Amino acid sequence: MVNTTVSHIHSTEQKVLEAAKKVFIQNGMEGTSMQQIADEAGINKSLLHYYFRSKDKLFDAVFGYAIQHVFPRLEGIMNSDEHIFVKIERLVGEYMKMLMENKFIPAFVLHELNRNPDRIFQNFKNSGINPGIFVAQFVEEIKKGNIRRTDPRQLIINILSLCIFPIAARPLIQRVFFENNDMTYDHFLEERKRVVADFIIQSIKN
Amino acid sequence: MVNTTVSHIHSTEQKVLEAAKKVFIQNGMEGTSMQQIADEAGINKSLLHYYFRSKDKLFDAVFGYAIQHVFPRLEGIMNSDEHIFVKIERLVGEYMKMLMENKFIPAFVLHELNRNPDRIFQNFKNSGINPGIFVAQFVEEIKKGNIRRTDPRQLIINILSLCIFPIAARPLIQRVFFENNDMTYDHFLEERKRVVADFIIQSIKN
DNA sequence: GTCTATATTGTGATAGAC
DNA sequence: GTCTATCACAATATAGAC
Repeated sequence: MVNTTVSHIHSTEQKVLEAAKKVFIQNGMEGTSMQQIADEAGINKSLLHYYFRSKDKLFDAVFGYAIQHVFPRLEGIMNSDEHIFVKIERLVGEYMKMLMENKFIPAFVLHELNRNPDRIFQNFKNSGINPGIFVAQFVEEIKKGNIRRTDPRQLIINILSLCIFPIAARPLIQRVFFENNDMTYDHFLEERKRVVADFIIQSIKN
Repeated sequence: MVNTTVSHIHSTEQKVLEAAKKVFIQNGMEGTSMQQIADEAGINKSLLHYYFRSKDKLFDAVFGYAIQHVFPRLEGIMNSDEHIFVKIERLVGEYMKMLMENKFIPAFVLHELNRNPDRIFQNFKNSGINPGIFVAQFVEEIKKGNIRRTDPRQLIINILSLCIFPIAARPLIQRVFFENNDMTYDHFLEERKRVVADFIIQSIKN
């Protein structure tokens, strides 16, 4: 859909978008002013309106980007011919990696989701993310007797929960349990990739 | 600490606080105006400042209340003399019940946590919530050989993740998987109490 | 305690010069 | 394309009448 092949070209429009991503995702729609974005981009306020008519439209552009990171397209891993348990391990690892690299996105999406559900649902549908692929593949494995009969929705929610929450609540967890040390918590999350994968696999094993 | 015994008396101050809770928790600090709160309380804007000097102070009062619902005090259940597995089942059930009754609080707290971590951490410390009690009890059970050797931090994060995320992401999950039907999703969450408890117990069983 | 009126600053957005 | 200047309005907060 969107042309990402030229995203490295730092045209003014790109500078605006990058600045908007940074500020919106950290502070939310209402917590962000056009002035902040302009400052971050090192340009004038009016230029924001020149490229993206309104704050709303600029926000939508940012949100479309963010939602891809919270509900990523998993086709690549899911459609490989590896064993289901290997897939889950890779899936959890890749997903947590992505979230760790975009640590403000989970709480941002959850917040905007609660403030404006319909807008966000629309955005989700437009993103091309399709849980049906995962569900179908999962049901197939159940039929083959490879895994225990389980509600795929519970499974999906479990995976998302275990991966997303530790990032969304990071600022508090890190302070409570890890003396607010970034490296220590990063290391803990690295270990956690295996913990979560094992946890999930154990729960669907026959 | 806080006198909650008179919270049913609908003095103007209480009306203000109730209105502020409702509006702040749904829309966040920056997404809320003093006018909205005044309208919700059915009074004048100036009265908000009369009772709570500033928007900041009013927000702190609301946040102190909210954080108790996301990181509740579990002493009651933890200090009973029931079996550890029964405790976990009760704990998960009670916790999810509380979250379901306060469905906007999780995303609210996570958002504010990321916007202003230090302020929120301070608020957390003042709340009297103490994860040490749970950890100590858990370590004791490991020593007694009742459960598998596990990092208690991973366990706590697992429990919080599995309980909080389905509420925080409810507006999207409900639309994607449950045709946006409140009753259907409530029913799913009721079932989920057992799913989560079993999931947790299975993961620490020897 | 509760109101009206107002001060002050910040907001999104547009017009128009260059 | 990029800037300055400005509009119309909303924000938090305070002063003062009752």
